[in-house]
Amino acid sequence: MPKLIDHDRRQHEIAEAVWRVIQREGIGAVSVRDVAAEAGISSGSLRHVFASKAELLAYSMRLVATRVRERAQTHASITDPWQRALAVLDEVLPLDDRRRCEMEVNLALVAESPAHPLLKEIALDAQRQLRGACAAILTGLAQRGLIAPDIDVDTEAMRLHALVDGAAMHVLLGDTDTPDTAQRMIADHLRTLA
Amino acid sequence: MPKLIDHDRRQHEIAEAVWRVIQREGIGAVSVRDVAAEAGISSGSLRHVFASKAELLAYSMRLVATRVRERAQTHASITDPWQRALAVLDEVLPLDDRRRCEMEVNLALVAESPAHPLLKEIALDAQRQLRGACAAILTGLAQRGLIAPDIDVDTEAMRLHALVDGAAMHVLLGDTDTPDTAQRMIADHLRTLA
DNA sequence: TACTTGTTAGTACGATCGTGCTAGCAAGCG
DNA sequence: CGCTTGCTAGCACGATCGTACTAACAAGTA
Repeated sequence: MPKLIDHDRRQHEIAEAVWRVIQREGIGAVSVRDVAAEAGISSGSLRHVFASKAELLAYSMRLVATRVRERAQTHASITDPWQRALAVLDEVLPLDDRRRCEMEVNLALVAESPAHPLLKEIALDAQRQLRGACAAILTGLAQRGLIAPDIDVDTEAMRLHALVDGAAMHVLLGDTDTPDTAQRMIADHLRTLA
Repeated sequence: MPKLIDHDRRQHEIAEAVWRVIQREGIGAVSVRDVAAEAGISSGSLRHVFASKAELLAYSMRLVATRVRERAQTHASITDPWQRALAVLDEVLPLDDRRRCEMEVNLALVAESPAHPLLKEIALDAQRQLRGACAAILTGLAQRGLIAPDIDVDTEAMRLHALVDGAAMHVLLGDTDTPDTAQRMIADHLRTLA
């Protein structure tokens, strides 16, 4: 048997190297060589883990969604419905370096997705999941009477979803919007539904 | 004198070729050669119009903002404040092929902007302008009493802005959100401010 | 200790990249 | 007409791209 290697861990390390290269040089400048160098391995080794660049990018994109989903699930134990809702939504806002990196990578790969059908499918999946999460949050709050119980959940989920993604993008780019103001805006929005 | 050429027109034609290449192949695959071929000229000729790829991308991005701004200004003559507000906001939603193309190109170049300081500056400019337009719309509606006059314009402009950009992105990617539903959502949102 | 086997590093290849450069073409002036 | 001048086309260059391939290596088995 050869050297024992945790394959999953290796995939994660390489994907995170992709993230850093995207952040530093932009999606257009991502090359297999750069990623391998960033991960500290040779491009030949990288190729044994990801057979093609398309696979590499797809996995990197999926890992973003996975990480966000995992963190969101850890908040399921929060008992206060308001706190739980806000905690979940905060996971898709660029409130710290880690989340900012995830959002930048996601945006870059979304922008590249028109060309790659695989990326498009992954982006669509993530979009549907976040939409579902928004709807679930609103349903939960409405059932507990914390927001108006007669709202149209689908309509309001669409609005909340657009608000969250728009705010995230503006924080990424902007000099006017900050993590704090975005976070507050989402909370205020939910309160206006009460 | 050589052949008489409308320099501005040539720049526009090339920039629109950039748009088409971005739409078709993604920002990562944009090359000077492809753009020249798409525009029907040689890469040497392109180089006399745009000295570098960075200039080419920057001009293409600025042209998106210019086109949107020009169309928005044509709506200044609409007398009904509601109709005027919605008409302006509709210009940044991907409601038809032309606007969809502009939004896709803008998103792609925004995603590439971390790498290129010039693109970042242009993206920031566009963001500030749209924010200003949102604030102006809200101020106008509030002064006429069409929405609650005691709203915090800055806060609501931030929310409207995030909503518009988020909805635009979801229509671009999504299979759930359509141009119609996005348009209706924006209109409904303004009405909830009344 | 030999063998097997999955992993690694490094190289090679054809294609394509951004960009510089040069010869030639087309149009107005003297 | 011939000259000037600005635009055009196309090639050349070095660099870098994605990918394929091969030899060396490391670790567990018999």
